[in-house]
Amino acid sequence: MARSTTSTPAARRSVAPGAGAPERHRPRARKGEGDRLREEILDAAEALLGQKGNPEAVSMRAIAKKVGVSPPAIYLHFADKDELFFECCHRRFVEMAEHMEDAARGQQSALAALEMMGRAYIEFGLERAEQYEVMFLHPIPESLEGLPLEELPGTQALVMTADAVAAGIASGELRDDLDPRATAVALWSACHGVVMVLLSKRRNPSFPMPEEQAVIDHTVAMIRRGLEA
Amino acid sequence: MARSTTSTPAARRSVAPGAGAPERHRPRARKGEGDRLREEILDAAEALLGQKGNPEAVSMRAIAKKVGVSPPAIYLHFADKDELFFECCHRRFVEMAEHMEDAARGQQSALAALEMMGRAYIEFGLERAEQYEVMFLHPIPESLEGLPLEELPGTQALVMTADAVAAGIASGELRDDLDPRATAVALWSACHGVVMVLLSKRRNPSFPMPEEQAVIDHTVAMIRRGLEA
DNA sequence: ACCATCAGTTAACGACGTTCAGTCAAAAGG
DNA sequence: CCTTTTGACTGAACGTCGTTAACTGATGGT
Repeated sequence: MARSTTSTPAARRSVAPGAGAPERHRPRARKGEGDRLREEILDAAEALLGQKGNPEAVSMRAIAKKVGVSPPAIYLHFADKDELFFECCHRRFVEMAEHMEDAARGQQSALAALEMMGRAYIEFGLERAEQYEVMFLHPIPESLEGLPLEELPGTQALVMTADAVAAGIASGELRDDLDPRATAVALWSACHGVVMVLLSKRRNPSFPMPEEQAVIDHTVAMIRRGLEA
Repeated sequence: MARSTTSTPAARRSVAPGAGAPERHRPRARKGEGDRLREEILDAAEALLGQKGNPEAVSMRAIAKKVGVSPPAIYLHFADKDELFFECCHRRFVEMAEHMEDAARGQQSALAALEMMGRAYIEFGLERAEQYEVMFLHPIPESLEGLPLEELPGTQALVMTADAVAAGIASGELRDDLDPRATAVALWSACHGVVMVLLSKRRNPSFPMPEEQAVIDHTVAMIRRGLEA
């Protein structure tokens, strides 16, 4: 019983719970421009993720409704929900590596550069909390198994850190008994821990904890002293 | 979302429909012993969580089937799924604080005690990975809002750490410009980061990374040097 | 023998991710 | 201009999920 064939005016559905801005009757894309919908889906997913906080609270149906399209249309552009949200978050997350590079640029010592990189990492993670959690808490989706790992911002950050550590060791600024790769992972995990702990405090405000900035500063200072020669 | 939360084909392939060991005809409990089912539900949830890896992949129906009871029976003992899994994980997790205390006991220096506590924390988190993630990655369920935070193992570990730091400062073993509370959170978040990073490596094995033990050792050594006077 | 209560059950609701078989207009071919 | 192809999308449905409402039948006190 297709309601579209009837002459009744488009049924104005009251905004159901969950999704906002129905954006009814999106004009169908021209023949070559199928990829326009893809971007619109990513935008809608991002907006809803920002509202709800985590992907499990955002349904494919809500995304479809926000775009003004039927749910199956999404599957013309993404293999499944995991892939959609991975791509959605990856898109905003690629800036992280360059954000770190910007922070490190112009520092005259390797230690200072590492500190700025760490601070930039933490700042970015807290700012893009939803994307951060999708990128680091979920396994990378099976449908993207062939994807090149070295393009992921996480890998880039790790490589940048390892390089900076190696440079610091070479210049005598850092202790020479450090293994650059293991040290880079140790530094990364310390920053990751700060981001996660502060996010969990935000999620769970009754947990008693010092100010965010105090935690960050203490971590940075502690690590700095732990590295220098 | 995370692993096999949805009804994707591969997830259900293993056993016929649902979970294993239907446990046919569970005898109905006598009049006073209603709480026996409660324990059986927790046991079943724990076992299935161990198999599947995360709560979203374990359905209430599967738990009920494993116990040999109908799904709604669970709601006579738990408000909802979140509460069930929180309690399920909390049950195994309360040992953490005493595990840390055991590790610290007998150490003659505050620094050594802190190191052993950190190592014990990381070891415990890696061993009880599923419980760890439920305790620290999910908000505490609304139905348990009145619960005393100071009984949570996370809080206990934090307090223990802060005490050890304060003791170390008092004895002159640690730098005296440290704030015990902020330092304790910094230490906690460093350990948390190591656990999370290593777990994410397990979940995503293609990510290139040094040996687990090397990461742990580098982190511990770095922090140790960062703290001492 | 009665009957309240405990310890469950059956059936159903609405939402979810996803699939399959169409539909319908724009482009290509004649 | 008319047909055919095809790319972009829709409608209906499947099976699963967490959860609720309404009911049932054994247990134990009186």
